[in-house]
Amino acid sequence: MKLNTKSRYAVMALADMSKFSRKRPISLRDISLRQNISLLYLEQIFLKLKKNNLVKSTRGTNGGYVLIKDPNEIKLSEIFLALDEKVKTLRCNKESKKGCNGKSTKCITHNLWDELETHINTFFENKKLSDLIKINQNRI
Amino acid sequence: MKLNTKSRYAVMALADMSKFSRKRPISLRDISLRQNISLLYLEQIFLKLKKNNLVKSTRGTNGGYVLIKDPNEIKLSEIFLALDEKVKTLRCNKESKKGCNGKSTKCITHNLWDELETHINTFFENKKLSDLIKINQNRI
DNA sequence: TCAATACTTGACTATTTTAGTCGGGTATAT
DNA sequence: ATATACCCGACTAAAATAGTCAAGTATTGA
Repeated sequence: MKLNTKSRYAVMALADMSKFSRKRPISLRDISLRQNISLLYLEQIFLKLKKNNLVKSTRGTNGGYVLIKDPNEIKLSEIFLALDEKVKTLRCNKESKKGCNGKSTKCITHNLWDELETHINTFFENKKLSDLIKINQNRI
Repeated sequence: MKLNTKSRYAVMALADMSKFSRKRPISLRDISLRQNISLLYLEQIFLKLKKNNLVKSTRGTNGGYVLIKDPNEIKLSEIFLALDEKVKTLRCNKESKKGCNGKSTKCITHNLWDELETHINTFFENKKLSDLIKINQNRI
């Protein structure tokens, strides 16, 4: 199981914004330099964050992005949702009536993987952006 | 985050063995048919399970595999370990002295991902093969 | 006004990972 | 003998990942 870079960077970038926010917009260039993430890649990520109302943008000189909500209002699950990052442990389609093994009944491991999915999603539900600033005052 | 099929099938196959064990070896062919998993793929998986002392084999007619330990002694974490399936949430090498962002300090999200890794691994540590048989008496 | 800054968008691509298959074994029971 | 079933390394098509590239548009400040 691996976390993809897109969601990892998204959280990183938003954490950076929480930490360095001084009311005015933060440019992706600054985040890129501080967090060592490709600027072009950040652009792609922020378009999604914008579409999902996590940030808003201003163009032009001194432009950039600002968080729409307070860091203690932003759950990690929201960020992951914005990037289409889903926890997938089941072979079958969760919604589907058919079983994971193509049979009519659900497979022997179905409940287990379902439980694992919930376990992980609960973690993301309970973590807020503000949580990782508090314990990281000394980090960039 | 996605669970790969190899580990998913491994757990499925071992659960199948737990359920259908009647003292004598179980052939991969039977597991393949019951669980709807490619036989050739199962062979690959069982080589690893064997190397890691989770199962032992007997060749020839009426041959197959048997579990070495009792299902309530087998943790999911052992199965995953056998297949080299690791939970990877960090960008950086966990062992490395260097930070995730190439800098000397650890990145702002380091603790978070580390915590997530632990969270998931704890799940695998606490689940045993026997756990998924109990709740699935009615499933194949 | 005009150049520089910074966001916007879709398309493209190299690399890696995944999810297997294939071919040719060896050991054992009947 | 022969069929069964494990053994093992090499191979591969397809998908996912981790980005880059090109060509914009909007805004500000000199």
